[in-house]
Amino acid sequence: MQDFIKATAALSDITRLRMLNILLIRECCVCEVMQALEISQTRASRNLSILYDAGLLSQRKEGLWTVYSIDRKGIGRRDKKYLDYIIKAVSSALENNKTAEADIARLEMSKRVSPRLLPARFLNTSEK
Amino acid sequence: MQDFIKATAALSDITRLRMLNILLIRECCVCEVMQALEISQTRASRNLSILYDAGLLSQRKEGLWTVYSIDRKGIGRRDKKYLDYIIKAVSSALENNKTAEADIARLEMSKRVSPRLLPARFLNTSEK
DNA sequence: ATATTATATGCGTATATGTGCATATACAAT
DNA sequence: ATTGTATATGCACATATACGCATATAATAT
Repeated sequence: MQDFIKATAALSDITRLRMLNILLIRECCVCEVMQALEISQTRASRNLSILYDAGLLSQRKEGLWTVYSIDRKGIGRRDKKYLDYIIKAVSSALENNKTAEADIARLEMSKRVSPRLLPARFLNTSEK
Repeated sequence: MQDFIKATAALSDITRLRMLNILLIRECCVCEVMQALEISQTRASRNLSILYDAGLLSQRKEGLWTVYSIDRKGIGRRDKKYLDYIIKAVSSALENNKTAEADIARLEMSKRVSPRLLPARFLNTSEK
């Protein structure tokens, strides 16, 4: 039950939903998530690891980059069937959402570039 | 998206999950929930209304009682398809859970009696 | 009208959560 | 070894959440 609570708590945040939204398209490193969502490095890193701890993402190191992706294997586990329903719920909830669509549009242009080269606007995007 | 966040936030609490668990068996008034979960009146009332506000429960007045039940109609709405997945996830997550089973056992004996007649133990059950 | 009763709610408090800033860490290149 | 770079994390702070206590509210009965 605590696992389920951890998973639903991870879902109840707009930043993390937006992250799942783009990760459903393709895997991303932290700096690509920053670009797609226009958020700070701290915010990207912290929220990705919350999703990871909740069992929704898998993580791998690739040189300097940490690449996150939807954990399809973990989600398929028979003892965590709820994860599959949860991902379906997320997809369903994000359909036709403006923010989610804009994130995906920016995702297309996101590359593995240095966070330090990103425009200043990424560094302070505390929109509600 | 905010609706979805409200729903998942409502799910990320053990008291409310336990409530959904018993309400999946049958509708309950507030004092029956108190008995089944062994929690205080304030806690029962507050958390039931959080689930209601999140669109998961329906509510009706029956004399002095407020009766809550899973909102099957709302959950079936086409523009809130995620609610259906969410309920499936909850059911799945609660399978074979000891606490959930004990709550259901107590639910069998729960009746619409005055909260004031309930044993003192209901008044302070802040177990973590 | 008054009293009784099931539920709701204002308030205070303790704890949890999300964020930015500054810095640490881990891997790479020279 | 030293430097550079992508990511992680300690800390401080603001806001949100969960709870109990006391009391308010709304429906009922006398």
